[in-house]
Amino acid sequence: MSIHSNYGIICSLMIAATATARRTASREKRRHQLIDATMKCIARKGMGSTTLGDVAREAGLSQGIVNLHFESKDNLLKETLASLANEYREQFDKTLHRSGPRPADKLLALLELDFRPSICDRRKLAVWFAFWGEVKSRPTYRRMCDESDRYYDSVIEGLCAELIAEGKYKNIDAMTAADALSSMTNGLWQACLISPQTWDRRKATNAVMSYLRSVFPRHYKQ
Amino acid sequence: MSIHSNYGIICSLMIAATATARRTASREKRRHQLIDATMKCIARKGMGSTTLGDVAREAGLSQGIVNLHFESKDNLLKETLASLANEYREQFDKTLHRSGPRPADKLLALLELDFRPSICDRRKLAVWFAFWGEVKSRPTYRRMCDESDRYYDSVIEGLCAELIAEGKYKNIDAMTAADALSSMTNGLWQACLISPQTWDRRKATNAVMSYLRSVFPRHYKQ
DNA sequence: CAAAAATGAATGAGTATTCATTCAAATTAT
DNA sequence: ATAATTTGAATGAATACTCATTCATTTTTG
Repeated sequence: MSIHSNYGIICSLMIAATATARRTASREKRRHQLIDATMKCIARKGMGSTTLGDVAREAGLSQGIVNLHFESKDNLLKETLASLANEYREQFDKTLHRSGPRPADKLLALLELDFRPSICDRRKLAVWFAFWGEVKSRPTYRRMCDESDRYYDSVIEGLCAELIAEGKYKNIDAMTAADALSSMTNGLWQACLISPQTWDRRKATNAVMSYLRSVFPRHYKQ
Repeated sequence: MSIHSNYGIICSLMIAATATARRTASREKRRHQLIDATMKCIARKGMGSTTLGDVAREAGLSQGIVNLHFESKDNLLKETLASLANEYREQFDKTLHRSGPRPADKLLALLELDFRPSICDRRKLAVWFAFWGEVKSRPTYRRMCDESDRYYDSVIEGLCAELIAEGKYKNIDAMTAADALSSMTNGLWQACLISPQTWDRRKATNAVMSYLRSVFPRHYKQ
């Protein structure tokens, strides 16, 4: 995303400035460009009907370009999922480390992150769901998603455990609370994807907050 | 493959069932059979790689059979989603009307329904997610899912409203509670699909119950 | 110039759809 | 009842088309 908009800007600047647009880009740039095009195509046409021709056209490049940089369509898709997952993880970790210092603030920041425009965006959600829809038949996708999920769950669970200790909450254990929060996020993304007229980021945030308030009332007031 | 092996299979099924071997079945029976085969194929191979040949083979019938009964692959998929949605709705309505009489019992029954084996089954979840994964690019799928969701949400919200009135709960409104519950269910299905080793139906039910207990403590004890 | 990057036409495997034909079952006639 | 006729479900080979992949050629870079 940022990479791509930057790329576009840089390109136009170069064209304007030097009148010699680079026709060849570094390997990493091209790969990002192609992955970005792939996501756009998946969001617009669906994973099953996205062809390598579509991706190349979306990227403004030629037919054979994907095989040149990714060897196969299968590989392109795997790398696309990896890129999507990486991007989320970077934001997650950045949020985790920059927020705080209290666990209540960290937890809140992480949950709010999930409904920030850069993440809770229908185009991007469509891509996530496209991959989740293939999870049963593609063990690799499942493994990749599972691995990330476990990491996030463990962080959330740790934060919940701290809140429970701090607030001396009874009747709730950290794992259950973390499970509920993580699954609520996923379910709310689904709602944003399927019912955009009924759901928006604010409403989704509300639903999560209501859970936080009722389970950790001493940390999240009102 | 040949007429004879198909004939043999169908014969034995029919003989067992009706004692009258038939090579031809009623239109509705065949359609159901084909939809069932479609779901099996989607769960096993994914939506994108499921071919009409796969479906026909899975059903033990011949190549052209799907177009004969459904005109097109597109139509077969739409009808498959419709069938899946219908099946859920029937169970939902049955549960709604048979449980009770108190709203707390009805709500609990509806939430437990979502994690009963017949519904929270990885094969079936895979099919749901396959369709959700195409929602952005297929307006029809989106509309179908959206329509159902609204109905379920409205029922759940009604029940929450009754609980809130009965229990004089403050700090929670029916819509927020219903939103949280519905989205949690969807998120938990995702967890069951992606992390079957970590998640099972019992754990998922737990997560939902924890929310119920913390939001409606006077109705769901302990 | 050599190496790397990119092109885009050609290939061929695969697949949705069509349709002439077969055949079991139901209907009608004898 | 038996035979003749009609029906329409089912088949599966043939068709037309799409698309991933390859590669000879061209363009760009250093």
